[in-house]
Amino acid sequence: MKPDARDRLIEGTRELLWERGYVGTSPTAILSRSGVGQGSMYHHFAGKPDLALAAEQRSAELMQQQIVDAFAVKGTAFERISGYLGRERDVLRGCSVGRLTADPDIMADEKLRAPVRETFEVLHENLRRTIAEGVAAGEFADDLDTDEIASTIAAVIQGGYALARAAQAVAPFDRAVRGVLSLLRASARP
Amino acid sequence: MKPDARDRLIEGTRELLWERGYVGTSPTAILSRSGVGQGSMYHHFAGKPDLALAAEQRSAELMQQQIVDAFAVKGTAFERISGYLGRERDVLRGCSVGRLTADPDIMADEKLRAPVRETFEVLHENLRRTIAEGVAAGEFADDLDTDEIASTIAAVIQGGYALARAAQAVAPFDRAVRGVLSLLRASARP
DNA sequence: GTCTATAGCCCGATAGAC
DNA sequence: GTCTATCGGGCTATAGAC
Repeated sequence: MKPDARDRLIEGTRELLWERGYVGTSPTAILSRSGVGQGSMYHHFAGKPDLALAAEQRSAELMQQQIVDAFAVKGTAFERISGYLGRERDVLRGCSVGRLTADPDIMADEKLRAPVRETFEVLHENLRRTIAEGVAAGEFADDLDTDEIASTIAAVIQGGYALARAAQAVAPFDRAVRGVLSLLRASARP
Repeated sequence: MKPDARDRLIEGTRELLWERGYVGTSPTAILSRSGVGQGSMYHHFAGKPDLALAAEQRSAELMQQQIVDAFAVKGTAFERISGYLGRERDVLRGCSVGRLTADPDIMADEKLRAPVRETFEVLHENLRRTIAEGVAAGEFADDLDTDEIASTIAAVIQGGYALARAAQAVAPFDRAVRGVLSLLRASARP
């Protein structure tokens, strides 16, 4: 079954937002990538912001599902966190949701920002809960602030992408992840 | 003394690149912000990429100077690192250099990417050296990988900006910074 | 050095046929 | 639902006067 025009438009917009952001994505480019005609696009969507919102929502949904799945596995808290950090990623491509934080037109609009905000909230809550479980199990130091460490880990991922892109190499991302995991593991020593 | 047209053009471009990135910044907007005429712009610069390069170089120079200054102060390694992380920042505005990593047109061009790459190299080296000094002084665990921790700290800063923008609040940045500092301090315990 | 005028193109969106 | 034609405007850049 060939995906329908509406679906192809969302997927094409999603890819372009990921690569080039909102200002860098034109309806013409979306049509070209989706293989859909102009009339079709304005039939299914009111315009560029409407299409961008649908694409964002799909990216957010996919990302949130990956997060929930990654933290639902069996294992210690450390294993689940390191499993999420080490899961397969196209590091130089970066994060389809995190990319949008660089776009002022998206950040300035409550509706367009909502999927980004919600996705980071889901990530934060999964990290925080897992860290709390690790503290309860004696894996981590019991004086850890779970909200702080959750934010630290989320920041390492997003910032790791930035370092990797600046270097055009995956190594800085991998180093940043190994570094935070080594600090987290060491916190249990006393 | 009124700054000359060339200087005002660079500063206007620098601000716009910071706020809106390369694709989001038009020569027209640069003229409007700089209060300079069109003929003047094309007299001083070959075009948009040339002007962007000059603006990037100024941002990189300012950032590198701030980094060098912040790590040149007296104090323990931990104090210098926490001093750099806690220095005054306009968190929601983000990093004038790190912002550029989101721009594919800049990342794809070796010349335009160079100032970004070099600035992160300077930050990494200052962090790495300071961490090594802290390990030598017994402040930090002696099994820390200094390159990894340096990348982790740099990533926390850049990623912290992304989290803050997604939430339109400074709190996630501050939490991420406090978290990584608490892990770093705890590493000395054994 | 700085000005105004203009080129040629692509932008986001609409109209109306089929 | 999808097509083609077209709009008004902003884009990056050049021309040529002063």
